[in-house]
Order: sequence, then C-alpha cells, then structure tokens
Amino acid sequence: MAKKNGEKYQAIIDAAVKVIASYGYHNAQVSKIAREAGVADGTIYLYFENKDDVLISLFKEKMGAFIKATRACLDQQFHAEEKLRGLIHMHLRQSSQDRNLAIVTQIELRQSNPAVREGINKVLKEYLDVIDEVIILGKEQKIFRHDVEQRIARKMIFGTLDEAVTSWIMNDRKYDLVSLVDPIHDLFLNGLKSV
Amino acid sequence: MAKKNGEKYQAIIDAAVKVIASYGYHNAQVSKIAREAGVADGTIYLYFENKDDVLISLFKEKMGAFIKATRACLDQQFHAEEKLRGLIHMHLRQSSQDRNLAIVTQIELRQSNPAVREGINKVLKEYLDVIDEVIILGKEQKIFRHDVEQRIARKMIFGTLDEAVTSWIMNDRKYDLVSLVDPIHDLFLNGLKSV
DNA sequence: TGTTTTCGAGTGAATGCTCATTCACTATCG
DNA sequence: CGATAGTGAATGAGCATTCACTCGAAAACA
Repeated sequence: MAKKNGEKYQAIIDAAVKVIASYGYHNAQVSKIAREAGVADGTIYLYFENKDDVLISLFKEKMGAFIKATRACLDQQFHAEEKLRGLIHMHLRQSSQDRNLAIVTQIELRQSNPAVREGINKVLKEYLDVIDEVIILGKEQKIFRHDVEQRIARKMIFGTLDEAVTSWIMNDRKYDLVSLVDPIHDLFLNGLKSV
Repeated sequence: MAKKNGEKYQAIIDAAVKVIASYGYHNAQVSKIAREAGVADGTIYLYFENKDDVLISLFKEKMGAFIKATRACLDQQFHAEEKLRGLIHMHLRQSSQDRNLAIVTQIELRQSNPAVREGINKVLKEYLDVIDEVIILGKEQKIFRHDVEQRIARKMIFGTLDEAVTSWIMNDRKYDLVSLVDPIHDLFLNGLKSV
C-alpha cells in the first residue's frame, strides 16, 4: 500500500468525486475512476485497500478539511449567536462552492454499503461535536435558553442544514443557497411563533 | 401482472420489509424475500414489474397510509400550534411503533438506486405538502410569524424530524422517541434564544 | 355424474450480465 | 541489474430475471 500523499492518491480521490458526481454512485465503476485519474485499474489497489477504502478516504479528506475550516472560522467569533451564524454560513457556502463534492457527499455516498456508511458516520460525529460546542457556549453565555435540550438542538441544526443542502441539489441548485443563511439563523434563534 | 390486492401482493411487501430490516438493503435478494413470503422467486414477477417496483410499492403503501393517518389526526385540531404538535407526535410515534418499517424507510431504502429514490421522493412530496399546510395556517391564524419563509420552515421541520428518527435508529433506539415531541415542539416555536 | 380439455397461477433451476479484484507481466529508475 | 510502480486482460462471484414446465381447478362436453 503506497503512502497517503502521492500525487496519484489525490488524483484518484479527485477522479472519484468527479466520476461519482457525473455518473452517480451506481455507475461509478473502478475502471471509470481509474480512467478519469489517468491510471490503470490495478493502480488504485496500490493506493487503496479496495473500492470502499477509496470512498471512505474521499469523505475523510474532504469532510476533514471542511471541519477544520469551520472550526477556524468559528474561532474568529466570540458570541455564540455569531458562531451559530458562522456555522450555518460555512455549511451552505461550502456546498455552493464545490457542487461536485456536495453531490457526492450529500446524495451519492449515502447510497453506499454499510462499511462505507460507517466510515462516513465516524467523520460526521466530529462535525456534530462542533455544533455541540456552539450550543454549550451559547448556554454559558446566557444567549441560548438554559432549558433547550442539547441533543435536540443539535438535531435541529444539523437536520435543517442537511435538508437545506439536499433539497437545493435536488432542485438543480436553482437559487442562491447562501441567501438562506440569515433566515435560517433567525428561525433557529427566534422560532416560528409570533410575539 | 396480477392485481394490487391479492394476499400474495401484501405478503411480498411485508416480507420485503422484514427481510430488508433484518439483513439490510444490500443483502435483501429477491430469493430471500420470496422465501420469507412463502412464494417462489418467479411469483414476485407476477405481482411486480421488477425488484425496484417491489421497493417503490412498499414505500408508497406504507408512507401513503401514514400520510393519511397524519392528515386525519391534524383535522382533529384547530390551532396551527396544536396541529404542529400533532405532526411531530405522529411522525415520532409512527417510527417508534413499527421499528422494521422505520429502519427500512429511514435507513435502508435510501441506499437504493435512482429509480427507487425517485419513486420515494414523489411520495415524500405529499408529506411536505402536509407540513406546508400547517405553516400556512399558522400564519393565517397569526400564531406564526409572518416573516418566516415558508420553504425554510418546512426544511427545518422535516429535516429535524428526519434527523431525530435516523439518529434514534442509529443509536439502537435506546431512548423513548416520543418523549422528544414536546421539546422539539417548543424549540420550533420559541427557538434557541433566551428572553 | 363422469370425463376431457383448457387455463393460468405458481415454480425454481438456468442464464447472462456486471463489476471488483487479482496477478503475471512490463517499464523505469537508481 | 535488482527493485519498485504501474498495467490491464482475465477471473469469478453475486444476483436479477427468465421461461419451460407443473398442477389443480374450472369449463365444456356427453
């Protein structure tokens, strides 16, 4: 197994993103990915254990970078309210900016087999931790209500953002995703009820 | 193609739910479903066009019944606030009560191929309509803020409930899902912010 | 009523296709 | 000249779908 940083390693991962985004998960054969990466089928097995490993690695690489960037952004803010806005903004902007990646992680990879999904979930947990930290801080700063349940607030934030991106992709990205940042932020903070 | 109501038709659908829930989507072969239903492999093709058709039909049947029940429940309430609670309650209770079905619709069928997913999405649209109606009514009754965006509120409600059920299943249903109804309702209505 | 014929639901072994993976071979580099 | 990286045709496993056949029951007949 070759090292995780050769240029071919990256080329294969990027090819996988491109092929899966273009053809869909179920039509992303190893040979197609290999051709796109400009290597032979067998070469993929020099860099990855098997096809699953390609997919898991791709998710780890890309999502890992995104989580890191999000953390960096949140560190710029002090107030939980602003951090929450930063989180929403990062999430939606990321998806807008790399359409292929968004398609792959939001839609296509979710059709994968249990082994891959488990790998994905492990990485996602980290992201949920970031959300948790914002909520906890908000309570400490007395900006968020003390009686909102941690777990539930997390599910709302993640669930809403996830659904927003998925349905934006499903609707062929007809509108500007980032324009949803403030309305979502407002809804999270103030809820549906009129005063 | 036999009629959509023979006892075998139902038996096959129920067998599919059971097999998929037990073995997972990727290990739910036609022959396993046939055995569970007590029919021969070929018999399935007398009642369904192909395997995809079994899965789509299963989703239509089950989800259709659920939507109908939800509508009936909401009709009992007058105020949008109570209807919203009814919606949340129905959603979580349904998932609690039929664990196999919840696993199949929430987790397993999402791994299916594009044809099946399209069928599923069509049915889901109907459910989104139910959500929309509640939001619109809430605005009319001046119970919900006038400036919340329809689309976004819908995504929040659906996204949160969906995530709640999925993560409950993923965590082996360790807690009582229905106990989340009121906290979620409260969060939707009042948001995170402290007064 | 008894006998023959037709019908079609039901069967399940055989087919054929699609890939992931392997591995004997080649090219290149130090 | 090893050693290493890369190649891509061949392999074989998995599985949806087919179709020639079975069999019981209803229809036709006498």
